[in-house]
Parts: sequence; structure tokens; C-alpha cells
Amino acid sequence: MEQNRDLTSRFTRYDLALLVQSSVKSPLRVIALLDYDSFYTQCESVRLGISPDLPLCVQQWDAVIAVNYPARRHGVVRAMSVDEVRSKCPDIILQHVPTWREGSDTWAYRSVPTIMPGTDKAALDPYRLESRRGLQLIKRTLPRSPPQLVEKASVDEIYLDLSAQVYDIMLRRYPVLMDVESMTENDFLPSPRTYISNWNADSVFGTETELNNPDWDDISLHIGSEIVRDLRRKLYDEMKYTCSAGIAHNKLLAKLASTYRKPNHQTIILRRGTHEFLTTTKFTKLHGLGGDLGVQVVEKFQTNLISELLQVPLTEMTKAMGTTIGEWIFDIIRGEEHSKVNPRTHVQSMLSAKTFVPKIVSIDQASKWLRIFVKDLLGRLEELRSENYQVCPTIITLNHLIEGRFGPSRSKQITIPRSTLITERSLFNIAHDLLNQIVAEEKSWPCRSLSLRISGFQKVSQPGSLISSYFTPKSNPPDRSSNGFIDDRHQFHAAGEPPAYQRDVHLSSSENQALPSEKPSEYTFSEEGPLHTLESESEPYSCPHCKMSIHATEVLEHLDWHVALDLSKAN
DNA sequence: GTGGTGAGC
DNA sequence: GGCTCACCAC
Repeated sequence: MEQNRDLTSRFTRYDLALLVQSSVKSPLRVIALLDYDSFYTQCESVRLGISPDLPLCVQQWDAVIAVNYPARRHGVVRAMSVDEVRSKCPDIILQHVPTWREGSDTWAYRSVPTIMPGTDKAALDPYRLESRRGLQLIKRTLPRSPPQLVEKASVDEIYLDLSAQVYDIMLRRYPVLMDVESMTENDFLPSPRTYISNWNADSVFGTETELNNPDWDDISLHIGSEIVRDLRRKLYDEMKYTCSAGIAHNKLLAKLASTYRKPNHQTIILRRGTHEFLTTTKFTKLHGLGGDLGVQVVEKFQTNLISELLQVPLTEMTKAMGTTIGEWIFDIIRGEEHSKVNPRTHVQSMLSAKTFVPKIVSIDQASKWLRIFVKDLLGRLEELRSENYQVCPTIITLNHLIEGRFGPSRSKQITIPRSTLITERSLFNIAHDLLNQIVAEEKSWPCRSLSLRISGFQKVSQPGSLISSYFTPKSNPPDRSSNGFIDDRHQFHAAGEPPAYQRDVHLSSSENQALPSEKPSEYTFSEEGPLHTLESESEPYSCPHCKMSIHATEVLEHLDWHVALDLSKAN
């Protein structure tokens, strides 16, 4: 057996077939997590043209919610008060998040002395926008075939399943794999018969700087690491954002790897390095175990060390934690995890929330904030429409908290009737209805926090809405990208002319003429300009119905749109 | 549908 | 600690 090691792989032809299918069962699969370094501070540094070497924090009320790495070297940490930050680092640059304010129709960056939690509501739009720009850059940088598996995990984290792409590269690079046609599924693959000296990564677990007899799982991660390095370079070149990345055989390890060293590093965990990596990791760092559940486990077994939890037999683990959770924990501390990368790059819900200090005591005060929530959500809905057809919310939820985050909560949710047009007035009326229901049920004042959420986005447009007007800008080449509406918005404002898609009166407010987007916001990104030109970078798909150029990743959505359009015409 | 948990900036 | 997001148990 040992003697054959250099000639025969440990993996079968079947394992290779699973790789091209991006199967969660492939031992060769390649998963990456990209995580921007202190995302909000980078957004602000770039927007303001400030050197990334200067200490900077993003401020929200009297605390900082993001701390860049130069500031961390002064001992500044997240959630620190502004006063304490200044005492630690007198030269700190503080940038407050933009805010909504009653009577104003849009969010804006405002000067700190005027910002008050009593009158303002934080707006995180610039970070969501930059998050989407990054995703678009990644989607158009990755090849369109095989199908892209890109998951937006949070505003600043992106999972990639690179398995199928890696498979393609592997076959081109190792023609020996082309000969497997004659093999049966259970036959072992030939050995790569190569060595790896450059890992395209800053840290590798499972080997020293070189590896003399890599097997195909090492090769696949190595190729994945090349792809990730290219993506990171592109993100920096085009957007000036640095990120850290982890590359491994599953999401759990990719995520952990990305946090191994920051900022601006990438880390690989090879299969044979899994044990070493995990036994140096604190148990509560594992995804899903940072909260109560992790505490329970630590209490039950009196240790936060994975190395000690590895001694716990499965039966004991399931006895202590229940079958489902017990088995799950038993697996993940061994690096066993097989969840799939969910190909989703859009949010599934939008929430607008406010904590009241002091608590509000009347329905009139609540109403005032509901209006701002509605403006906020409609503005964001409009942004989403600019790059996605799947934009009609069908559910609206109001949440009410007497105490803070951990106090009791009550919520009311309804399905928006199909006949309802989404307008500022209609959304507000529905939200107010929900508020009345909540208030009627039991004592609701004083109230610490309210939030309004829209969800259940559907591709089908509301009956009667002039959905075709969204697309007028798209027929205006040459300098518009298929998703350049955000920029268009600013261009239109510059020209003193409303964007075409706002002419859809059914989906904007007929009552209140001043929609958020009708006023230019005060923010601009210094890197602004046409986002990209798809036409020059890739072969666009030409729609047989309307001749429009469609990015491959948008084809299905576009076809859905035609269905919706036909339905709309039929009515 | 409702309430709750976990996560990240 | 505030503001989001996703997911799950019931």
C-alpha cells in the first residue's frame, strides 16, 4: 500500500465526478469564504479618500461599530465609547454613519453635533451598496460556466463553491485525468505525480512550504487558492478593498480559516491539516456556537478546548445535547460539515429598526418613526429593483420590544393583498394597522424598540404596475451596464431629471412626491463611474424576445420577467 | 404566523 | 449596544 502511494490516488473516479457536480459529498470540493477587513471602515476610507494607514472608526451614536486595523493597534475595539476611543488614540478619525431624520426625504451624512438618537435613525445604505458592488464584481470575474455558486452570507462575507471551476482547470492542467473514461467509478485515480511549492496563500495548514506528494484534494485547494487570490486582487484593484479569505473543503473550515489571520491574508486548510487547525481553535469560535448553545456545551463538559471535546464519545455527546445537536457538534469538531453553498446574492428581507432612548410612550410617537421606516424600506426596495427583478414584497412584519433585545417581543405580520400597490401610503397604512393590533392586545408603552420588515420578495410584478418602465434605461447603450441604475440615479440627478423608472407612479408614492431618491443623497463614492461594461468583458446573452443584452447569471430572472410582462399586458 | 437565536459591522 | 440579516422550533 505505502509503495503505491506515489502511483495511485486515494480518490476514485466517482470522487472526481462528484467534484464537477459541486456535490457536498465530494472529498475534493473547494469552498472559499471572502471576508472584507473591517468593512465599514474601508467603505468610509475609500469614500473619503483617506489613507487606509490612518486610524479610523465608524461611529454610531456614542459608540464605534467598526474599527480599522491601524486603530486596533492603539487598543481600540468595537463597541467602545467615542470618549474612550479618543483617549486611546487621540488622532483617531471618526466618521458617523449616515442618518434618516424626520421631515427629510432621504438619508444623508450629517455633521456629528446635529446627530442625535432622539431625532435620527442610522442608515446603513452605503455599506449595503458597496457590498452589492463587490458581489457584482465577483460575479462578473468568475467564469459564467460552470454555473456560479455565490452566497452572500452577510453584508461583508461571501461564500464561493469553486468545485466545478476547479475541476475544469484540473483537467486542463493534468491531462492524466482525461484518461479516466475507461475507468469504473470505484477505480482509484492515478496520482498527480507532482509537487507544490507555491501555495498562493499566506498560511497553509497541513504542510510546510512545499508538498512533495500531493493528492487531488491538495491540488483542488491549491487551484481554489489561485482563483481566490485573483478575486482579491481584483477587489483591490477595482474597489480598493482588502479582504481576508479562507479556502477549505467545507464552509465551516473556510470560515474559520478566513479569520486565522487578518487583515489581507488568505489561509488554506488541507485535509491533513484539519486536526492541527481545529485543536488550536477555541470551541466557541465555531459557527453557531458563539452564543448560548456554546456556553451550554462548555458548562456540560467543563472545557472550551476542541482537543478535549474530541475525547467525548458520540453517545455521551448526544445524551448531553440531544441527537441532532449532539451529532452535529460531534462532526464539526472533527471538521466534518457538508452544508451547501446557497446560490443567493440578494437579501430575503429588509428590516428598518430603531431603539428609543428614552422609551417612547405613545402611538403618535410610534407613528412618526413608522413613516421613517417606510421611507427607508421603499428607498432600499428601489435600489434592489435597480439590479433585480425579484422585488415585490408580499409580507410585512411589525416587531415591538418593551425592553431591549433580550426582553419579551411581540410581532404582527400580514400578507400584503395582491391588489395592494406598494406605495409609501399603503405601506404606512398597513404598518399602522399592525401597530394598532399590537397596541390593542396588551400594554405596549413605554416601548424600547420598533422594527418594520418586508419580506417574501416575489418576481411577479404587481398587477397593473408599469414594470416595463424599469427597463427603459437598459435600452440606452453604450455607457450603461445592466445593473448601473445606482449610478444612473446620480447621473439623472446631476442632469436635473428623474430616473426613468421612477415614472412608474404605481410603485412610487402618489401621495408624497418627495421620494428618497428624488433628492440627491450627500454621499458619493470616489470610485464612482460606470460600474463595468459587461459587453467588453464577456459574451452577453441576447434575449430572443427583446434583443436586450443579458448577463448569463441573469438570464433566468430575465425570462421570468418576460412572463410577468406578458401577464401584465394580458390584464 | 410567532418568537427566538446567532452572527457581523 | 444598535441595526441588520438568516434560520429554526413550535
